[in-house]
Amino acid sequence: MQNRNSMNLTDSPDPSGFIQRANSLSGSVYDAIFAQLMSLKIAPGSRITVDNLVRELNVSQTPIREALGRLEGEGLVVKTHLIGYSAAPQIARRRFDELYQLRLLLEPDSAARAAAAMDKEKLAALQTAAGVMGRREGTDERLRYSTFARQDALFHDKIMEIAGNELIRETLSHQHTHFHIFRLMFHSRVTEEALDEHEALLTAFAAGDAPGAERAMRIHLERSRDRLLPAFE
Amino acid sequence: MQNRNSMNLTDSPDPSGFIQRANSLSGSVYDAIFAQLMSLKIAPGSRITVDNLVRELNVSQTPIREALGRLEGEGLVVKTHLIGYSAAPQIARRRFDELYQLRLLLEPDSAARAAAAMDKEKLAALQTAAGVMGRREGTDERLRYSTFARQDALFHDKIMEIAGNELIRETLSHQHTHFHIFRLMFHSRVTEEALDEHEALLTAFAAGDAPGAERAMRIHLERSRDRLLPAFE
DNA sequence: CGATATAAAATCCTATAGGATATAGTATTG
DNA sequence: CAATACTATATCCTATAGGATTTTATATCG
Repeated sequence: MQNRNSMNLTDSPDPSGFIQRANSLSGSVYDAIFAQLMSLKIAPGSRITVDNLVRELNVSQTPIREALGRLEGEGLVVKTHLIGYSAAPQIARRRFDELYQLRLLLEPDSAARAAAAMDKEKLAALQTAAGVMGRREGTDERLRYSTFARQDALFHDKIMEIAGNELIRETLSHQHTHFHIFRLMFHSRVTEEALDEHEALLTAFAAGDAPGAERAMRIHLERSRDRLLPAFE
Repeated sequence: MQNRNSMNLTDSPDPSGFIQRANSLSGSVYDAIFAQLMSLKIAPGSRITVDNLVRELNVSQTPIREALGRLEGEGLVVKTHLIGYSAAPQIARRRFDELYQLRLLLEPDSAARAAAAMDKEKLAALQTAAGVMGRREGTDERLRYSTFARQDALFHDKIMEIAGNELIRETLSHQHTHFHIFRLMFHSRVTEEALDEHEALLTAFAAGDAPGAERAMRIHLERSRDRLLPAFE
């Protein structure tokens, strides 16, 4: 490997006191491909050729294949023997419906748990996360929605974190990755409705109102689904 | 590659009429490692060395690294830079609790959906799956429980299939992989209780009784959890 | 001009090699 | 004898190479 990039070694120990390990090439390649998938530079369903990545990233085939294997395990790319890798296809209507059914089973219950576990600090963090979404910066519509979608995901993820079940949080976070790509392709106007729905959630959380939080989350998800459904027509 | 194994090419087209592709080496390596994880030949947390697999499977490093990358993406192995791969650790009490919380959110609702969608053919398939579990063959206690656990998983998976949300089915199936390893390590007597609980489910399904199926599933999961909890003491 | 055949180019897939790092074993010191 | 230093071995990681397969471009035929 002729690449002379500086090592990613930092002297700052992580919280446990250990020295942080340098990143592997395959890890960095994974990050690069992941970012390209998230930004639609690699479009859903499109071919991902190893040799192109060799040229583009200036590393050998080996870490690339390893990173693609990992992305395959995560469902973000698809591999066909002798043909190669391609980005996972865009989610179809059926998967969209299934996703919202899953979310409607998991997120209202988690919102109720979050409300029950709420304290001042957590509430402040949620309010900050929600407040950031109201800011409209930049003129590029798509970029603004992209930012909005990312912040929306962070807001929801924070709720899941407060609810306290890491497995559910990870499950939804993983699904969010796929969903994010979908949203980017079919961006729509940032709407005041979502923000209002988030406010209703925050109100329930502030009151420690578990049933209210559950109801508000359910309504939010149902409306979010209905806002996005036109993408399939 | 000096391996002269015959190609896994079959002339029988799949249902769609396409000719089936030969398996890749990396795919076969994936299957082999997966099987070793599932059978505890590779114990949770233990090292997985590429060079050992090279010798054991008689293939080069490349497909092995690719397969391990995929297993990493699925969470079944863990990679540490410069140290290598190891099997994912055994699930801890906390993850166990989280898993049952997830199951209790998803499976009763799915049982109700399955009951609503029930017909004679599906019911017969479920009865077959449940009936197989009552058979006790062999003298090796651990193997018998292993078989029981696998059949139990198939029974639950069938219910999820009938319920009709493939995303939920996949999510639970993926969690089942981790759970299976746990169960194998902490096997307990096959108990009549689980079978009785399955019977209660079948009764509700036969009656197309969605609320009853939901209740029966909830009770079954709670008792299953309580049967397994001693493993953490 | 469309269909078919052939050739060329691109890509896939795997093996091999070698330097870097971690681990295990052995020797030395106090 | 425990701690430290040194050496040897094993393993990790990545680059490179080459054969096999697929895709693309070109030529030929009817």
